[in-house]
Amino acid sequence: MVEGATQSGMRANIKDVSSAAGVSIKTVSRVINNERYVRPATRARVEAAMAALGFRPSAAARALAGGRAFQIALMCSNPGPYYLHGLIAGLRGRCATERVQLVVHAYERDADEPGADVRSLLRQMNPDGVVLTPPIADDLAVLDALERAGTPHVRISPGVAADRTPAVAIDNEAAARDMTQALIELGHRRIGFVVGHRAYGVSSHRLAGYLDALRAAGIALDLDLVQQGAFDVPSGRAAGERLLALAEPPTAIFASSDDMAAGVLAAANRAGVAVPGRLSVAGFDDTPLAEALWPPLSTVRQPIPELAAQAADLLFTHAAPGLRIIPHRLVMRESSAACPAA
Amino acid sequence: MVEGATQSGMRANIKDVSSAAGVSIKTVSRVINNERYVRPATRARVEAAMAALGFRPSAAARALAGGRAFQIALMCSNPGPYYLHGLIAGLRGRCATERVQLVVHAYERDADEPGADVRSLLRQMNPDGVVLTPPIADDLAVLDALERAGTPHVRISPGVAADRTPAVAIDNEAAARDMTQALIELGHRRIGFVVGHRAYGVSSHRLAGYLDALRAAGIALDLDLVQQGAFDVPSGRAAGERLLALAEPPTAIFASSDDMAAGVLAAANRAGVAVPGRLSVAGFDDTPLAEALWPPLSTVRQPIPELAAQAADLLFTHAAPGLRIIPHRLVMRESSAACPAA
DNA sequence: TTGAAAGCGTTACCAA
DNA sequence: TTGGTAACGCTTTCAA
Repeated sequence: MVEGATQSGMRANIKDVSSAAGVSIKTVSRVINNERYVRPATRARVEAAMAALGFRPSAAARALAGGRAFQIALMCSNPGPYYLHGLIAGLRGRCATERVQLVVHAYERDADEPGADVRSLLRQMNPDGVVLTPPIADDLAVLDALERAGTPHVRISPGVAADRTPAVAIDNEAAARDMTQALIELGHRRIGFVVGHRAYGVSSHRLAGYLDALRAAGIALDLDLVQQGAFDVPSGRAAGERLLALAEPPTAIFASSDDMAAGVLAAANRAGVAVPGRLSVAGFDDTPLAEALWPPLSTVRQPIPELAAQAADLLFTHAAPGLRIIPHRLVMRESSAACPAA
Repeated sequence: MVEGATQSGMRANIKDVSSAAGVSIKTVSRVINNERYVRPATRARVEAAMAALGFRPSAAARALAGGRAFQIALMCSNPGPYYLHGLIAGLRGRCATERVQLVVHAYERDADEPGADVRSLLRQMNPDGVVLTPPIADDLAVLDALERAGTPHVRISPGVAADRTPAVAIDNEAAARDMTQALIELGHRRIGFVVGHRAYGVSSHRLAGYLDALRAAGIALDLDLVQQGAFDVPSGRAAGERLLALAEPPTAIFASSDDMAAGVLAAANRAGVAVPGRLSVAGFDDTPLAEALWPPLSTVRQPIPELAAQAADLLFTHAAPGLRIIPHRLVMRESSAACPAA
């Protein structure tokens, strides 16, 4: 029994299958990869042998020989729960049909040079595709490396050079403008704004939309009403506390992410400010939070799973560069409908 | 220039490095793997060559030759946002220090045989370790396969055979008992319970804790108060609606996950039932929801990131089988403190 | 439609 | 402390 390892313990390999089926290993390979030019009868015989031996081709060997990793990488940094979940949910369907695994690489956003870490990973694993989220989506060195390596890549919510690669996003500026305008139409004049993390392009896009809507409505800008956040609950809470402590506090606060909006609600709760009643709160993102919260939160709905699914599609179809805009929509709720200032 | 590919485009390989450094490839391999028996001077020379060439060892080749994949797999099914996020957050630190990537495999819980999918993946990628979450954590066929392959694996919240592998969990039964008892001490007598997804062992553990506390308090069991859920918001909402529609509705509802609790809140909101006031709501899990929700939700705090971090530790230290209990704690809030029935 | 043999880029065994 | 050289399990090129 020098032959293969048809016995119990060891994994069967392609050679075991080939001898069991009485064909060459190349033919087995053809069956594995669903190539043409295999007689149905031969194919059936090979498949039977594979099943009998419980054979699964080694991903490592295929990767080495074939140059395909059978994996794509999702690069993200400190993602919030709903964001991360939405991304993975949006990607997994396509990954399954393409028979590719998903490697989630959470790089350290505040590292010296986050791009270096990501580039290093890319050279080692040489993935079949990469999905980039902010802020690494805007790292030119990473994009260069990907291009040189010929690795397909897609960016979600790019902040710069949107035409350089395939990309998907909502129109963040328009979305923030819409929400701000909706709050204004409800009668609000003093609207606080919580800015997202500095490293993200979308943060300034959203701020721009807010400023734009104020300007259009002829409302003078009060910079005290604009507070820095970092896309997470604690920073939103801190920003909310600063806003509520103002001599003339806002009647509405628009936090440019739902996590920050949740923080604002917590701050209001803590300060004994009634929501709704004395304060309206609006957020930004696609989370069940808005659904679950009571009082409800108005929110800009950004369908992350759809963005991710579209990104997967662009990746596997080797789509042309260019930004695809996914529609957003406003979800206005009672908290804003009952304007404290009105 | 037959030699290697020191030129621009192509990736440098171990051979390029060895000739650049004037050593054998085996020595380069030693440096890569941080083995002993390399003179510091030699090591330095090799490292310089690697840096100059921008060399990164191919993960595929290392995997094939070395039998290590440099990846671990996280197996989970339809995880909620906070759960998924907590798992990944808890695992990533250790993955980074161990220089291992994380493959997230979301299998289909309701597939014909979810275990088959998972087993197939395992044979193909042959990971260095596997973290299993319910319900696949209780799939004996998967555990057998893992054992045969000699792949280290850790289970989170196992439902059966807890001593068979290294595992981590909170004491779900005790936790549910504690929460139920706390509600009883607040004066509640009619306490609704929303059961988790059927396929999860923890669902029955939590139900057992609830029943236990009722029995200890001498409260007769009313099965109308026990409603099936599925660990998500919609099912919680539906269960909440059924409970609130009872002729004699409960004064408190303990949903055995926070997502379901959020659904209960939504149901109460919809039905015009004041929380707190006419209803207290308690949940189960570690989410900022409890923090953000207003009215606040009492909750059993299950620190998922800590469970995951502990799991990673067990994985990489090849720990002995056995269940490690992580302490839970109750977070009681106003909604329960103000007992409607009192 | 099938097969033989040459890689792919490492690690591992055994010598030196 | 170092270096040959055979695996590792597959894909691919070229013949047949």
